[in-house]
Amino acid sequence: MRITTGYGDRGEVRRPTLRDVADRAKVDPSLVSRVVNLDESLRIPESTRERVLLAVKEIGYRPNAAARGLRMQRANAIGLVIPNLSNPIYSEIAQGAQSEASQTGYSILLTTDPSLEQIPAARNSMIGLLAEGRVDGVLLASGTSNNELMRHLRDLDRPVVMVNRELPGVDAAVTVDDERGAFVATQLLLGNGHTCIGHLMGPQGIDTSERRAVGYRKAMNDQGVVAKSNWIAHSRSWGIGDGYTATLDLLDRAPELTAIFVSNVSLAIGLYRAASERGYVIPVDLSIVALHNYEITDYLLPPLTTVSLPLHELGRTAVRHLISLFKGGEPERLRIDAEPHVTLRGSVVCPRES
Amino acid sequence: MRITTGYGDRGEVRRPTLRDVADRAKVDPSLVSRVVNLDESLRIPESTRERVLLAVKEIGYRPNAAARGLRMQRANAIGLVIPNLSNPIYSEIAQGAQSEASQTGYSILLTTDPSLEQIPAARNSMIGLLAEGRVDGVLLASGTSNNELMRHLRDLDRPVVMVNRELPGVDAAVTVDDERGAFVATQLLLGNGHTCIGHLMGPQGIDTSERRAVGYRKAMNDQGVVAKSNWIAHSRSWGIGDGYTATLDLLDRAPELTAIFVSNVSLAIGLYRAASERGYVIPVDLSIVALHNYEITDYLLPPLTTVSLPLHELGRTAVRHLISLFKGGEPERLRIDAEPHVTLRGSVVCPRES
DNA sequence: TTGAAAGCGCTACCAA
DNA sequence: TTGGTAGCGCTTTCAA
Repeated sequence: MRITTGYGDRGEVRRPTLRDVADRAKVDPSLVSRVVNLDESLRIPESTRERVLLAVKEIGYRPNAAARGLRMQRANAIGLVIPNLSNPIYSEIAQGAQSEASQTGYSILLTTDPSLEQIPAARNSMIGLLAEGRVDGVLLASGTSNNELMRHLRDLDRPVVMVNRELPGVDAAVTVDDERGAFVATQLLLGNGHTCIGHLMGPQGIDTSERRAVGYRKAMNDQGVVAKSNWIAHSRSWGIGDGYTATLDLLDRAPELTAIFVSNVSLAIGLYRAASERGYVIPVDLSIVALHNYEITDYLLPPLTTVSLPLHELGRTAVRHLISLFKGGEPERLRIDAEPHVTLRGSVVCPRES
Repeated sequence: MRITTGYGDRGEVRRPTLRDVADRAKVDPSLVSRVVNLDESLRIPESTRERVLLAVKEIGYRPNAAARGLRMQRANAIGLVIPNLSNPIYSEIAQGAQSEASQTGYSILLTTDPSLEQIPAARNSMIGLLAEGRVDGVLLASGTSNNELMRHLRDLDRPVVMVNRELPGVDAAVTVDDERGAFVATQLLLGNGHTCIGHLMGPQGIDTSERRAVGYRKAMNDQGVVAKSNWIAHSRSWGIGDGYTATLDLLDRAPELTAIFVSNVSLAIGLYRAASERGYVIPVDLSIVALHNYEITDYLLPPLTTVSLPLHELGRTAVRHLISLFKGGEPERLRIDAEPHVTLRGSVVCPRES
């Protein structure tokens, strides 16, 4: 059912308000407000409540976010900043966040973080949404450090939760156990008899990269294998091309490697090409394991063995923590402790006898 | 500079309001409003204007979206619905939309369209944002038809622009010239001497798929080549796995093919594996061209030749059209007519003499 | 030219 | 228990 304003041109419609519901149910607007907001302390005859809810349904009433936000001084919305749309891991995090948020009555507003490429656009993204009060707080899943963004966030003084990323100025963070994932991945290679295992790291100075490197080293040490420094290479960023470049460098510096643990799937895709150009055949000459798992891994030649982490749960927990901050809770650093999941595919074999 | 409420716990801050700016600049709030909104009909001494703008800057004032939205009965925000985060083409569309929107003072709110997987979540995404008035209209770039979503959109009676997709009930749409792209791609194969050229289509019933198929047929006809019906296969959806399955089927039905034009890159990735499993070597036995272009195409073995379309401009134009609808403009079907861009890589060679 | 004031839709307080 | 009402921050009309 629609309520048309008499003077609206082109059949324009006015969205139904609390008043419209109240009129229809023959009650006071404030009563309707309390019914739709499930006010516990409201004791009214069941019949009245039903009448109100019926009117809400018939009329198609949805509370106006602007009015509610103005009154309550909060938007009931959460911003989620991801670096780009091309990385499937953010899809999984975002879905986790979405499902938790919708259970709690919050909307998720997604923005990418283009600030690296174009500073002016950055202001129009999450900073703008925060400054205008469109979101109450922010989940920062952006993988690259970005001082300007951080400074703005600080100035705005709204709750921020880092998602799988720890940063000096922010006390609230949720992470998966990257170190454990890297440990398991490296162990897998060790278990196949490899000892000359390299590590293609993510960018230097990113804590995610570092945590994974720690897991790699720990697994090596546990087996009494010393990881030489030339067995490790940083990529410039997380892209495919960065993996390609870093791998060329790594293979030239460490021709003795028989296996490589790669910090993520995109880097591994670049690695595949670099290895092939250097004459390595995967997995015969070089076994590969990478972190995270998505569809394309099945379609690489050979299919890529992966170790994946609970990203859906990461998104859920991040939302929960942010909401607890809204309610005055203390910022914490939380870790999701689910065991990483290993998917064996064709990219790992035992080293050749030499 | 921050304004702290005396009684706020934990150093809570209140966001500055118009009033705060007015007090500081010693003018009336309404004057401030007119200054920040660039009211043309406002004739005041330059010094006053500067005083106001200075106060705005010093105090860090940003207008409150809720108050403004409530007053103006619009959110100054646009919803963009994309099917998922794993497809880079949406990244390009979204960036185009972002840059146009920020120039016009609109925010872009991005949501994925999970309705295919989980109907209940759909309500909490774009439909919810529209119903609550958080966005004034919607850009629908979702590739799959979704009747429930469309029905809701109709009921809410808010402007909707389809992005590279045409649907019976929606009059406003912006598309790129998929047909032309497909034509150019097919021509490229014909120009290399191929005649037995197959087409791996996208899902049946999706207009984007169909438009590309038209371009394919037209290019074939122009050369007097008759495309046999067994040279064409539909994929189930747009994913890598769908390309794999459809290709197996296609190659079994049409072993005479020496080239294939593929409807998008994901399908082509699946095709690469299927072809290899059937013993085809790309490009020697089979030349491949796909639509769209992104980083991974450079890293496939062999690198994939692509034809790409102006997606950035698509996003920009879609935003422009939606805003014109807000202002009472008539819905149109627009086509972006820029010439497709060909990137030659290793996946195309001349057919072998047989 | 400038300022005062009404009111957008909602919630929550307070009075009855 | 229920209903009236003030006011969130902003824009815009209207009066001075």
